[in-house]
Amino acid sequence: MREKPVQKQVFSRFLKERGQRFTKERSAILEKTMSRNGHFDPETLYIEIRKAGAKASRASVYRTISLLCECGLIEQVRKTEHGTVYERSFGHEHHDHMLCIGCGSAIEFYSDKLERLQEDLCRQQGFQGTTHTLEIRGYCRKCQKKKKQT
Amino acid sequence: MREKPVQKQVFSRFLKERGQRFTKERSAILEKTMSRNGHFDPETLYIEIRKAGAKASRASVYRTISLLCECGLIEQVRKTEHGTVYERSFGHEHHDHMLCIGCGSAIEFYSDKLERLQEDLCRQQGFQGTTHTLEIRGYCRKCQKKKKQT
DNA sequence: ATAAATGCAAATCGTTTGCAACGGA
DNA sequence: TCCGTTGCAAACGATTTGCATTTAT
Repeated sequence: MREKPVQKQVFSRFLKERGQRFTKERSAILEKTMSRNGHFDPETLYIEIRKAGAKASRASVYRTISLLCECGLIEQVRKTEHGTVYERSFGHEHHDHMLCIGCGSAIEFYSDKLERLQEDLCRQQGFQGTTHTLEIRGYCRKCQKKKKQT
Repeated sequence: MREKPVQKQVFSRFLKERGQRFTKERSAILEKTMSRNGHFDPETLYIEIRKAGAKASRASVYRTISLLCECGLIEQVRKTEHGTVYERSFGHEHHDHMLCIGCGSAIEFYSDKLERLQEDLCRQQGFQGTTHTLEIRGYCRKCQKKKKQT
């Protein structure tokens, strides 16, 4: 089963349109970015790229992340004390997060009810909502068990 | 109508318990913090304090903000590219935010329906939620009008 | 008197940028 | 060849910290 180079096409097309180049560094960064399913931050990505033997400087990682955001392949999730967290964007599906305080893992979820409720709330306040972020913090199943054992 | 020194009592009691001191710098910072109704960041607070003629260094502002968070008088709202945003905490009332992209103003709101829906969603995922943050971005009434005029 | 708090300036940390060398088109 | 891109190191902005001095208790 060969890897699908959809994102590569998207990215290189995006670059070409702006008269920019699809270099091997950008390719390597894109690849690592897309191979991750969860969330990531620039530093971690950089380290993984180095481990994988590819060459790309921190500067290029940061610069490429900006580009990937602009072309919509990844999105900024939030800023933490350790840096900015990004995630691969899956089409146009919006989703929210449950974030485990214990192990840092993230559960993605989507609720139509939630979306509609928010529209109602905006209407009530005369606010024209365009996007939102909901983050629920707490304990995932695993970490709940760990707590009980203690 | 005299100012109510409730927070001063809370803070000085908190400090005393930990063998720490209620200095004039801390008092000045607390006061400015509590006089603000909306959101604020350390730098803005620092500048306002200086304007008001009180003396307190940036370092003290940061150190005091930490203390105020620990004792629960203020809370961290979010991190932005320009710094961390805090807000005075009003008792234990939880609320969420609508944030205007146009003018930066924030609307606070609370919805019981929303709280209950989140509990449901957590239950569905086997997640034990403890806190959450919901931020809806868009345009406030004023900025909607401005957009139309253009 | 004593230990804690202050202000300053230097240090950190994540991120950005200027610039000379490099490399796709 | 002609620009865009790279890596490096220096520059940045927000926040923290070491230290000598000041101050609350």
